Amino acid sequence: MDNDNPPSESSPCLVLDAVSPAVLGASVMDRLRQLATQHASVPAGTTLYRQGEPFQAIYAVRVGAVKTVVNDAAGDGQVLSFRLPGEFFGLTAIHAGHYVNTAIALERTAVCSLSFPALSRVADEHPALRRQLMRLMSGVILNEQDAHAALAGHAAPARLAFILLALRRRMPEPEASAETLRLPMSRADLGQSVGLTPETTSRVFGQFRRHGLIHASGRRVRFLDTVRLQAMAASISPAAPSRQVPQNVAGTTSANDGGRCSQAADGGG
Amino acid sequence: MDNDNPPSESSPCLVLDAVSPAVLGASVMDRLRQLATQHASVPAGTTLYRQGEPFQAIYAVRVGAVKTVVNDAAGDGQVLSFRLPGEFFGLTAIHAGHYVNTAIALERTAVCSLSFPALSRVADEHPALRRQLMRLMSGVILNEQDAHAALAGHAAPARLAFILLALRRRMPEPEASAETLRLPMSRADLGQSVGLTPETTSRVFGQFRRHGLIHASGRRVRFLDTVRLQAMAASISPAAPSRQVPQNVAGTTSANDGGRCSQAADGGG
DNA sequence: CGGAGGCTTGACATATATCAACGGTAGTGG
DNA sequence: CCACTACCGTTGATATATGTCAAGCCTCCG
Repeated sequence: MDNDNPPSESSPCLVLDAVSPAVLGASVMDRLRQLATQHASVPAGTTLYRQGEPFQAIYAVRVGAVKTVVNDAAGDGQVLSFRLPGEFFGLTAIHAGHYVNTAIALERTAVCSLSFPALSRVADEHPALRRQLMRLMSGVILNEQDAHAALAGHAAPARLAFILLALRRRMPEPEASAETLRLPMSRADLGQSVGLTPETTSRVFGQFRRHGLIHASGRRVRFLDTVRLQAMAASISPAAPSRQVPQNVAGTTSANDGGRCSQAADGGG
Repeated sequence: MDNDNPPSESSPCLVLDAVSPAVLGASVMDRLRQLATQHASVPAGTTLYRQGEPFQAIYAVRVGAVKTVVNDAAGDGQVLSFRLPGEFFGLTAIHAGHYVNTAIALERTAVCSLSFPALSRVADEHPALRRQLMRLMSGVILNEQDAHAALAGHAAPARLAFILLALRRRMPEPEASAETLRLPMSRADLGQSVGLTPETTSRVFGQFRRHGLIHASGRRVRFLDTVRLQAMAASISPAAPSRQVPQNVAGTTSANDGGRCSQAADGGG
């Protein structure tokens, strides 16, 4: 593993700092550093692991972004999720014993891997690390659950609002702030992750623009009216309590241009 | 109240047997039995825990069935997932510290609860239990991922086929067999879990009937052409070693790798 | 026997996918 | 540095699937 250009790596695996600031002791951190393998940064499109390969390590994003996809029966890939700096992926392989999806870098990306057997041994000795791992996995389930709710219960605008807000929340600075977000993925990938075609995705972007919710040019997004966006995405229980914003459904949208902009049809019945 | 006929409760918490047949030693099993609280069976509609309540225990279904729902901003509930006998729920609360969805019994149901602090203590002493728990959680993520793929990438018939096959696979006998399945939930709930209205759900059922895929009367389903159903649901790609998975759409994935067996799952806790 | 809710079906509205074309942008190579 | 080429994003016209509204029947339960 050659070293390309370490951005700001105080720790061997930036991720570990995020996961366990002071929760884990110094000794645990040392052990983790030892078993963490830093991989050289790879260009966009690189496959990190492939569906079906034997499981041996879990991964974390250091810089860049990764998408996980499953190979549809047809051969098309269905985008499942995105992993941003500080987030783990490959966890589903724990159960299956092999990777059940394929991880692909969306841009120039550096990841680190943690040998799972080795990690388990360290965890055997450190209760705090165990707890951390369980919390981690629980959090992944939580995210998936939110996505499920967004997908199952809502129309295109709500879905897009959801994924945009989720990405902004999860993306670290400086790629994201309260007002802006730089998307690491194409419109096609973004939309497909929430079950939309590229065309629909683009059209909804246009809607958002016209309604003054965002200003988007290319992969640069500026949030102009977060409150209304959140109202559209509503239903999603944010994993972050601090982020929780009252359901102030400012939904008094101008019901005009064929647009149902505020709360869309709820699957309801 | 507890006049429920014990199906085969050799263990206080049937679930534990399923989770850990021989993997865990007898001593661990004893510890688990001690900390498991068996709850009396409750009628349909009973709320097991509510979104927002403080987290203290994870649950498992002994008999009956449970749905997890999130309260939409509007107040409507969005059905997230179903829990069948032997499956756990409430796991998402580990991360959040409080329950992030509400669990409701779909029919007369008996559950048991495991105090999470107590469980953690036992796990601290038994590596095998720890592994089992991680596998469990990984399996939950896996199930959610499958659901995500089904929801995001496919039309109504595929979604319904997916959920029907998933339920048949996960439902223990005698409620399910290779050919039959007794659904514990209404059409409305079934459909909503995969983002469909009751009307659409009903129509697709009709389609399936007309095409000779199933015979459904009320909540009783008989599978007449599992192969074609699997073909429709395809999206759930069984992990194949090579990337060239796509066989034919006829779902000849057959018995071996056709489905992921994740034993106990929770999507939403 | 009566009422309530669940299921089904029909007619209609509309959101979204599909097909198609075009313009912009960025990366590539001259 | 410029031109070229892909790809990405956008937009339009059209088809289709699914949600919505509405009504009726059946089943289960009281």
